[in-house]
Amino acid sequence: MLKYIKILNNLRTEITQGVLPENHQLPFEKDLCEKYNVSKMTIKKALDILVSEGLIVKKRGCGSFVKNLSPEDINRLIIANHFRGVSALYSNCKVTSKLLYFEIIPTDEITKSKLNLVPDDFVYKIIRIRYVDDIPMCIETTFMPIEIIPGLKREHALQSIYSYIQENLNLKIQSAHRTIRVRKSTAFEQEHLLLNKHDPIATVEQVAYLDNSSAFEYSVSIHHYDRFAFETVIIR
Amino acid sequence: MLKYIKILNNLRTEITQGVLPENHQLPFEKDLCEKYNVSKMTIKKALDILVSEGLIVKKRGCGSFVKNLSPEDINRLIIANHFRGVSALYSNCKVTSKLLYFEIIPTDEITKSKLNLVPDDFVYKIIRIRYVDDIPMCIETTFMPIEIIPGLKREHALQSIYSYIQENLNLKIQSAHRTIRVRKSTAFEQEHLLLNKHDPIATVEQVAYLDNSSAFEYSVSIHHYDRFAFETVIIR
DNA sequence: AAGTGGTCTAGACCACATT
DNA sequence: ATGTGGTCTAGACCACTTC
Repeated sequence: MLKYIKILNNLRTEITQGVLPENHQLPFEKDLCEKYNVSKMTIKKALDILVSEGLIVKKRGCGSFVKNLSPEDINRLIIANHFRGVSALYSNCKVTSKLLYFEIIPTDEITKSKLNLVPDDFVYKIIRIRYVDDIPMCIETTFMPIEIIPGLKREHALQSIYSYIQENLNLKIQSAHRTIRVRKSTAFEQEHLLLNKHDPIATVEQVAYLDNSSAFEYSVSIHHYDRFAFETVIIR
Repeated sequence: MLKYIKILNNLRTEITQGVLPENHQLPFEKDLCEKYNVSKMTIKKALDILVSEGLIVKKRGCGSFVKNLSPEDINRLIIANHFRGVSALYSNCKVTSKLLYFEIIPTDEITKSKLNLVPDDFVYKIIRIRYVDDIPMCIETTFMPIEIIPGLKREHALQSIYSYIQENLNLKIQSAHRTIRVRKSTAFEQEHLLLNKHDPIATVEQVAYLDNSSAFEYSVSIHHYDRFAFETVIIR
């Protein structure tokens, strides 16, 4: 276990469990160095991650302080700071999928540009409705190049595609770019997400990357408006 | 100018201007150390920021690579990586405001908990419609504690409150927590944002912090659905 | 085996805030 | 004047990838 990860986890636990209460000043970096018997840069790295997670603020000349946040705020922040598929995100709940479509097709213009493909490249096109505890959460349309993700079958789409990528193919997911938008629902969406006519939806367009910089997924998720909230922390 | 900022800006310019084209491998950190005559940690800091901005990927044992992104993608990422008020975000456009409400009121329950106030604390309540090039973009309802932001006047609300905070009060804005949601529009919102009946809206709830860890702003923005998109990069 | 980026150190010096 | 966190260094050692 890396030192800065261990220190980070320790401090995060102290914050979430209230050992370091709201507005409480953290020990000075110098003192944390002594406590953990590490150098200043290692402490700084751990604290900087807590800053990026939105849990603390640092102020030169004064010290570091825990932000005033409710337990719910803290919980939402910790979820927001992790990139996971639906299955992992709701790991405490029953996640199921209805597979509406699973085909291998030639890439179209949009997918080609999002995934940096050439004409005649083939992609999986998968449409799934994702349920959490039997409640429909979203309709996911996913495109993946068959060259990067070989051997994908219907059974994986019914479970977790991300598990297949990470555990069977042993690939590493690095990052994702997301764009969130809003619009009116279509009749198709109303039917599958149990929406009323005129209800709105949120769309999340995502391009996800492996650690070798190749884009392996372009997806669009249509979310039920009442079951969607997106959290983020922005640092200046 | 800090060394890592200078190197960061240099490399970002090379990426956006295509000097380092798509899929191109960046020089090795060792070589960048020589080129800029700095130590390894300084180069690493600059590159790590580019990773967090979503522009490059690093792979141990191989090197660092520019992501395959269109110029539009890159532009959106750079905007997404900055926290700014509406005025600064659309600095190339004409930003105006219609002031619907400007009062000092006792804090209510929600505002009190978001801003960590005590009962009987007073806050500004400001409701504005923000126009970009005369098109209504959003309705902003803003609460700020009078103790932290003294002397705010109607004239500031008609211009940029963030400018007043930074330039007149000389306070430093550190971060913001945002929650994005979706719902149907109300008659009030339809009127002011030029929406049709049944049109949806996006809400952005924000708590913003100064660098001394105090929450100075709680705001809710109601965005026209067609003129709203939110970009983000998520790193594993 | 060689080379990459990742972690960690011990210490110098700086910018900022409080006293 | 003192003490905080921020930057930067030169170098050691490690984990991973490629050859």
